[in-house]
Amino acid sequence: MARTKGSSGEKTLAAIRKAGLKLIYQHGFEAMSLRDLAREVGIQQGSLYNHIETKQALLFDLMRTHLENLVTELDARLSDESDPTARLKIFVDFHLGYHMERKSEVYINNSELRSLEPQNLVRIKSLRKSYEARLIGILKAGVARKQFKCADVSVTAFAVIAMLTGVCAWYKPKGSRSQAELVKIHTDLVLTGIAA
Amino acid sequence: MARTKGSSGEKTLAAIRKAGLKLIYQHGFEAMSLRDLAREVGIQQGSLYNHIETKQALLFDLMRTHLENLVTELDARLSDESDPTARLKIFVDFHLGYHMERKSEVYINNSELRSLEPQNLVRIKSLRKSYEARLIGILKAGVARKQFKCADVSVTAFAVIAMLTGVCAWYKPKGSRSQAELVKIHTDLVLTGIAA
Amino acid sequence: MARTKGSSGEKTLAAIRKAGLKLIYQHGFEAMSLRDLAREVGIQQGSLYNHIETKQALLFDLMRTHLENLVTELDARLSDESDPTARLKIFVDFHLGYHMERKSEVYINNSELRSLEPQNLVRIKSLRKSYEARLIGILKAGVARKQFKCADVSVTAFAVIAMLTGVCAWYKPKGSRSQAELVKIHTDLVLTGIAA
Amino acid sequence: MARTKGSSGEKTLAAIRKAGLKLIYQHGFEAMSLRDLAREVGIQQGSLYNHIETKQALLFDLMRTHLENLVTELDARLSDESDPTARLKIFVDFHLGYHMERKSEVYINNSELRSLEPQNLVRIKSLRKSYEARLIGILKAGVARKQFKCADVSVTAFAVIAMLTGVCAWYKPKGSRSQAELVKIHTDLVLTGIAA
DNA sequence: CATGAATGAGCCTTCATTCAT
DNA sequence: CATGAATGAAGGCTCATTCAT
Repeated sequence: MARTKGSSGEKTLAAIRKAGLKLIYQHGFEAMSLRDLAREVGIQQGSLYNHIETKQALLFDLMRTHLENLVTELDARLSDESDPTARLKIFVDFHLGYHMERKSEVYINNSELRSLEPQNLVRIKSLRKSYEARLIGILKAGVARKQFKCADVSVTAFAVIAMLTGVCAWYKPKGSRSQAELVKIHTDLVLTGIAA
Repeated sequence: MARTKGSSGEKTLAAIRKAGLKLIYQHGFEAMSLRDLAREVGIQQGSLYNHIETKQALLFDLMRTHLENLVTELDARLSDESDPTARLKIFVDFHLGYHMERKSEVYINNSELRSLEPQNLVRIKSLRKSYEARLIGILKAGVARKQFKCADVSVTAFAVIAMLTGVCAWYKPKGSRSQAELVKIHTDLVLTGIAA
Repeated sequence: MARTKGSSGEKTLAAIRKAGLKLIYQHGFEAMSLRDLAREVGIQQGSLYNHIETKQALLFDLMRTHLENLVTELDARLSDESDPTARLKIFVDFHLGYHMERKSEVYINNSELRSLEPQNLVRIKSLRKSYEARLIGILKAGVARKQFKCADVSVTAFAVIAMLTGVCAWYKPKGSRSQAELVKIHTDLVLTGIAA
Repeated sequence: MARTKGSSGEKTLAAIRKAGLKLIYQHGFEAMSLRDLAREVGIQQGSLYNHIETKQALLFDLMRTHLENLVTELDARLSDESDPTARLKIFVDFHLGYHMERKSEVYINNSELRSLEPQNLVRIKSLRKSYEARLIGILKAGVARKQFKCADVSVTAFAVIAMLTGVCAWYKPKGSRSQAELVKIHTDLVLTGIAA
């Protein structure tokens, strides 16, 4: 009989991905050694290669998975709404919530682009673009319906994403501001900033 | 070999700092080797140590110098103005202009905090805080005079800085938007976002 | 490359220890490079670290092992005899014989104390002391039974050990004096020197 | 006018020799860096070369000077006495006293033979031999006059020197045994050991 | 004489990766 | 699948020595 689903191999891979996320977040990709990764997982260094192809492939996989999930989830949230202002609120709410709960993934996706090999970089940049395109689309629709006023929708979209993502750099679950408060503050900032 | 004709300590140190800035920006601190750095400067690897104490000390020095200059320059720009709205415009203008012309320094100061040794990290964080304090002060004064409306001046300050600094990640001197246009767009975004 | 055919951890470690003994004896610990050590063993420099923790740990291990064996062997030789004079003869015979056949170990244990890190030094000194304690015990017993006359048993013990160990500095298996002759000469010197 | 005797240059050289003695004693010749030496003397590294030729030349000079003084002083002490037993007492007394006050020199002369370049080693060994020859001569004369009984005068001479020199390894000026006591103990040990 | 900037070889150690077992 | 021993390149840093200033 063949290996069953959820076999030891799959569990090990999941453990490797989890440990990789943690260690890259803590030390950076270059500074994370596979020695450390193997120790964290509780296996020998050589055994890693039964589950990953190379260190670079692990990085790419972590980044790609995060971005794919991000786009998929966003689309699910937006699917029932067509009004630009409502869609923008959903975007801000979703972006903040999703990123605040995934600080490691976000950090890696923002800081380790430089560690990607050229062809992996191309693929990741394309995924990022498709996420940004959602926000640009929302802004364009809002401007068309005279709900928003934007000098340049692309520039504004980048500014908004930078601002929202910036929160993750300092947000702590047990800090003085709750996630809900932060969502409100930033939703206001964005909506006021581009109010028609 | 001894000192080569015309060599001089100060010139060499300046060359090391310049090359360090470039290489850390390109590859990251961990990934920059002193072999590469020496080659870029045109000296032997060991000769670096006539000018820097360690690789870590070089990183710290580059970050510290940038932050100190940043604060000094900002204070000079603000010194003649007391109106909060005018001061905020100066801040946005200065921050964008200064950062766009120093992409390497900015990138390093944002990405390589994790590469700092604990006691160096403390000192850099304190310098960053003193820069942020300028913006927080401006916002507070503006709120007091009912020029601005902010749910939380600290959170707003971080959001503004994140947004403005984000521009540096994609701005290119020869891109489709001039620096002046970007300053205008972002000044509007900020002022509208916190308009009373 | 992976493990080469027929390679085995234990064999490699033994080869490293043997080569280490030889090279430290020839050049001193500081002057022995791990490059040389690896070349002597026939592996890559980095492969050493599959078997030793650090260069320092290798030194400590070589010294500790020698001293532990020394004490164990001596105790075995002395175990059947209780008369002080007979025990002293056994000591001289054993010390000379054991040391003459292990010139490298002896040399290292005497010359490289200064290369030990503080906490390793403490442990080695304690092992040395436990060996010296055997001779001091013999002398004390002999003095108690009026077989020996010693102004100071500790000082005498150190003097005897220094004298005997000194032989190793010049003894050569094929020299003009056989090991047996040297044992006789020194046994006489010692016994006469402390005769009651 | 020319540089006067006791000029700054000579003082610096003396300081270098003194610091060299101290640092080689503390860390060993290989482990002593010229950086450390220069710092100890209070000059720059490069300036050392105005006073010494090379690191090796400094080592050789320190060893040679010590051995030459040793022989000269011993001869002075022995010059008025012709009786072998009295001469042997003088030897033991002188050897212990001179060595106890020059622990650094003694240590270096015994431990750093291996650091000498071949032709320097030859010269140092020859100086050592001429010192040992004094003791061998005394023993031979004593045997001829039936004052001593030695199976082998050379072996005995080495044993005696090893024993006496060994004291320096543990003697401390403020320890529990005074220098005078140690001289007495060892003189007795030697004289009894070879008593006719 | 002293300085300090340079050399080039060398140091111990860690790295990602491979593969016989 | 896991292990552990191996590879070869590279890492940051120190060394004794030289010589223009």
